[in-house]
Amino acid sequence: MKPIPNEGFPAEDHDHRHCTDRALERAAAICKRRGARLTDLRRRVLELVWSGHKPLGAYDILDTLRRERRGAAPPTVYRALDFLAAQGLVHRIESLNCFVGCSDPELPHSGQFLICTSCGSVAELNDVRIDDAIRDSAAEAGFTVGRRTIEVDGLCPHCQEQGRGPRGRPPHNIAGGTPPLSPRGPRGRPPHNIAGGTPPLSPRGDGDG
Amino acid sequence: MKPIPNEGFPAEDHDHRHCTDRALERAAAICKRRGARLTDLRRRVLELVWSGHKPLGAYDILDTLRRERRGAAPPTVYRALDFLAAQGLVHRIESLNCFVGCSDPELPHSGQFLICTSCGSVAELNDVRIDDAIRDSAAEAGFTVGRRTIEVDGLCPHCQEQGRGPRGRPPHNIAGGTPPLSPRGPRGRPPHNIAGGTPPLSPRGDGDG
DNA sequence: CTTGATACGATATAACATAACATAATTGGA
DNA sequence: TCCAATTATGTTATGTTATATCGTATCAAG
Ligand SMILES: [Zn+2]
Ligand SMILES: [Zn+2]
Ligand SMILES: [Zn+2]
Ligand SMILES: [Zn+2]
Repeated sequence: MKPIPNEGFPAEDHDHRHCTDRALERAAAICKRRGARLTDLRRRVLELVWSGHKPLGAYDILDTLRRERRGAAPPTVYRALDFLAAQGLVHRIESLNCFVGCSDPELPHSGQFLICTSCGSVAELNDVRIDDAIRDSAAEAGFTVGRRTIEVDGLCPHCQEQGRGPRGRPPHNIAGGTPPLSPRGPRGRPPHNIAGGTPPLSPRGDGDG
Repeated sequence: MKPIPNEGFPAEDHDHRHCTDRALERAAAICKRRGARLTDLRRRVLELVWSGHKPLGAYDILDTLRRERRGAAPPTVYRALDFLAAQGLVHRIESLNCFVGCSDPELPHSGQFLICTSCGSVAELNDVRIDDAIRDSAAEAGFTVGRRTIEVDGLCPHCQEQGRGPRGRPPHNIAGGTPPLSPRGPRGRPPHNIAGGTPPLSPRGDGDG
């Protein structure tokens, strides 16, 4: 029972109140230190974002908020999320149009996310090796790197154990053509080539799906 | 004057008709080989997506299409884009809600994109080192990788030369807190730590902004 | 020419996000 | 304490992106 899943997926039976409580405490400390105003509304929105490890849409938050405050409207939520994101307390998941709590808000960073397509839970990585690979590759194209959007779909450990497959499509599932990454291919393949020449809808990589 | 910018940003004065022509030829060949029907509509949408190296929104495409066909409507465009993406001929850029032509449609792959925040142009990387880093990092969390969304904001070589800064915000620019990647930090930093403890809105990395 | 499958037309609505301006709460100083 | 500036929130309206549904047309095969 890991209380604070800073990296990786939390155990299914973990005590999630610890996650929420700690997130709120850290947020309060961070805002106080910076002179930023963590108002009741913003605090409540952060708490809702932290109601699980699955990302929440702005309108999901709004639905709850409407039951608690008269006059809650889309700007209410978006402004709060704006503040929280500016403080590094939440991240937006672009591929889902959703928001998750940041697992390490003390450090400024773009997020790197693992998104389980079976249970919907999300883990944050922030692995410097990924940033390094991106920076190096971008540098070869003469590109100076700013914000990174790194969102990886797949299966979390729990869902793999239970042999669960993907449940429901991601939004705007325009695109069938992406093969999964194989566990480890032989080094020295030509750059750019990821898998064989199989047609897009086949789930086959070069050894594992 | 590189005719086919398979990787990196094309020269500003390149003959873009070559890009478009080649994309359409390859698309025709691919679809023919697969028995997929590249209809006039789909071909035209692909051509519009390839009207530049900047991503195009579905409703941008629709605007043009409406002038050419009676009865064009959102589903017209989305269905065509759906088909093109399933065939690997276009990619969706999640962080922009836009679409770009794929620079290498013969190979199934998730895209990796460099997005210039100054001129708006996009280059596709597909660097196996990035996929490797992601797979390795994900494996440590017990995660099996499927589709990757890799979108990197920054400045392309042309805009760096001209000292242009970012022009306009990306959509839903919720988030101020992402520091740029420095050109190369010392190896051996603790995992997860990307930059110092500076507050989110500061543009400072550890050596370069 | 029929049949089954695929593609497209047409209408409606869902889902996500922001603009603009009014009012309220907070803060810091007179 | 009171005022003025600033920041936060309320309120209404609208913009933008994406999908559902159902009918019609086109196509390929037998
Ligand atoms: Zn938890
Ligand atoms: Zn984070
Ligand atoms: Zn071109
Ligand atoms: Zn591509």
